[in-house]
Amino acid sequence: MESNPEKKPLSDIAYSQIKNMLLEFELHPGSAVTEIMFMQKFGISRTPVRQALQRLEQEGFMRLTPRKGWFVAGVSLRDIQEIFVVREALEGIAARLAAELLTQEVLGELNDYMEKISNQEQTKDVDEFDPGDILHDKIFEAVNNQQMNRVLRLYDDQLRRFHIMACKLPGRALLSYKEHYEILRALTERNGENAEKAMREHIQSSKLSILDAVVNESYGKWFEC
Amino acid sequence: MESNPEKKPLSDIAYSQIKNMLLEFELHPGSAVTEIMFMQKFGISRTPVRQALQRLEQEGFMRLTPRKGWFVAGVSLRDIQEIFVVREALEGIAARLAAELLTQEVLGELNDYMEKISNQEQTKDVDEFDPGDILHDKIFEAVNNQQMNRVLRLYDDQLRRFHIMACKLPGRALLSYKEHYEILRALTERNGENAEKAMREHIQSSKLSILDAVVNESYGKWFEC
DNA sequence: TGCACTCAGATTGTATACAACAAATTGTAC
DNA sequence: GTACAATTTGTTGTATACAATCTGAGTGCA
Repeated sequence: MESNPEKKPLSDIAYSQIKNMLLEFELHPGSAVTEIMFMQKFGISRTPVRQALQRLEQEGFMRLTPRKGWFVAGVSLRDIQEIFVVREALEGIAARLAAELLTQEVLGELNDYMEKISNQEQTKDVDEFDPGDILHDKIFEAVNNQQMNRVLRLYDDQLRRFHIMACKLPGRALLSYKEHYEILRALTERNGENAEKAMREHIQSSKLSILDAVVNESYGKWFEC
Repeated sequence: MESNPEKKPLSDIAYSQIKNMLLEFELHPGSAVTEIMFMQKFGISRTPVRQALQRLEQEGFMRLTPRKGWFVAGVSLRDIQEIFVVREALEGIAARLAAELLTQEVLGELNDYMEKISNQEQTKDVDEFDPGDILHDKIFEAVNNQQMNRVLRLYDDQLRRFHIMACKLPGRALLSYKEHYEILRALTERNGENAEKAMREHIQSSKLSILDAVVNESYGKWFEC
């Protein structure tokens, strides 16, 4: 375990490290791990390791079967479907609210950004992040709802474990662009109803892409059930 | 600590007990507690007590300031507002989905139940639970989304800590009945759009009641900020 | 061979001792 | 009396020892 100048609790460090390992595919869903393993790897005792694992268990990343052991949790297709229902609901209402809350200035920025992306369309490579990320970010920033953000953040991490790259399917980038364009247009018109509708369609569309990726692109091996 | 025939982990028992104390107002928001206190009260060691408290901390019921101590978390007005935005989104979409998923049989039951309530209207006392609870339950049962239920369950517990009785404000019972009637009508007509709309209005209405109760009925003392 | 049983190893569950730190208290000088 | 430093007390943070339980291999017996 590297330096610890700010005296953060060891359990927090262990938590971050293990979560990183999860997000980086260093720990594969379904595989078994032991507390002793992390204890030795990090050079700390079992107590903070256990704390970290228990926290991750509550967040759905690990599973513990009593007196047997720890396992890296997978995500079932059902989980994905359920998560996307929640995302659709929350991001939809966020868009509706943002239509009233976004400042004219930010809307300007977003439109400029969108236009710039549009011009690059032909030449740009698709390896960058989904250009719509910034739109989502600005929406959540405007809505400023911590409870909502907490839920969505968790799901983002869960999904990121499996397919950051779902947006890289053929044709997905362009489609995604169009969807974001629709959202931004509704926002610019301050039309909350349409913003919510467009956002929901966008979420549903990305759900389809991800499910596609899951079943076709052999991500299947990481999934439960 | 009473009997433990099923060998449930002590930490689980501690968790349930402490959470009960929270929901029963035995532990007041803002007050300080110590691990030793629960350790002695339950006759167990610090380890499972700590686990329980850490779990409750993650769920937002307790707060820990490092090297200082544990405090019972309050809920700020902002928290309530935020929670209700999430509830509105989730329960709304649940209603929309339920319009397709509810069986004709359950819809029949609900309509019968609603009618029965309606006839009792004059004589019944309002001390029972919100009659709409069963409607919500049936909706969630039909939607059958564990992720969604997890989030809503948590918020229910959080809010229950403060005002089970918010629905008992003058006039609230009748209003609530009418709102539920609208929801059920839309569901019966299999009109998801209207069901979502009616549910949202219902949630907003109950939010207002609760905020009213909070600021007027001297619940204020338990709130932060 | 097949089956039940025992026992050793591994892993989590719990208890407890000690370390690190914060706050309160006390003692002292002025 | 007040200000300030030293000490004492109380609390959480971490380490570690032991208990409880599960797993699986090996053994004995039919």
